[in-house]
Amino acid sequence: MKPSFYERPVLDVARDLIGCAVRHGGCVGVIVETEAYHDSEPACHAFVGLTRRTETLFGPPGRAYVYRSYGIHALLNAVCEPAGVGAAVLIRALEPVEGLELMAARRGLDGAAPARALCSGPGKLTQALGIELTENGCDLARGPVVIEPRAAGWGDVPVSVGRRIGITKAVELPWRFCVTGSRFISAPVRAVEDR
DNA sequence: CATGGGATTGACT
DNA sequence: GTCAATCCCATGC
Repeated sequence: MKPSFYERPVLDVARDLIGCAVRHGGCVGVIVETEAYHDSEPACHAFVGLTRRTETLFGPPGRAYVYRSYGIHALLNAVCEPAGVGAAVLIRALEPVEGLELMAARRGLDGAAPARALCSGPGKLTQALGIELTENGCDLARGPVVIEPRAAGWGDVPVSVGRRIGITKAVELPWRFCVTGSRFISAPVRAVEDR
C-alpha cells in the first residue's frame, strides 16, 4: 500500500486495512482485526509526546511501529496520518493464508494445530510471521514487513466495530474493527451499546 | 541511577 | 476465573 493510503484519519485506515494482507518471513495472513490509536487520547503511546519510544509514531505514514509489550511480545502497527501526528493502527489478528506450517513451527505448535491458533492475537501474529523489534520503522511498501492490497473476495467484507482490548485508558472509544463473524479474531466483539 | 507500568499470552486453580 | 514471565523505556530522585 502506498503512503497516501496511510496519510488519512487513523479510523479510516483501521477500517480499510481489514481484508488487506501482511507478508513477512515466508508467511502471509489477511488482516481480520485492527485497532486505532491517536495522540489525542491517553491509550496511545504518542499521548506523552515525542520521545525516543514514539519517534516512529510521529514520523512519516506507511512505516511499521513495532514495540515490545509486557517484556515478551512484539506488537505490529501501521503508522498513519501526516508526519508530526502520532497515530497508528494496531494489527491484532490475521487469517493465515500462506506458510501455515512455518507459522506453527515459529509458534511452537504441532502441525495439526488449528489455523485459528496461529495468528489470533497481536503477539501471536508477530511470532508466527517472525516479526521482531528490528523491523520498527521499516517501510510497509518495501518490506521486510509488507502490507498488500485486498485480494479477491476481501473487497467488501462486513466489518463490526467495538471497544479496544487490553487497555486501561479511553476504554469507551469504539475504535476496534473486526471482520464480522470471523473465527480468526482474538476475542468476540461486544456490541458498542453494551456497557 | 531506581522504579514502575504495560496495546499479552499461556499455564494453572 | 487468577497470575507470573520479562524488558523496554518514561519518569523521578
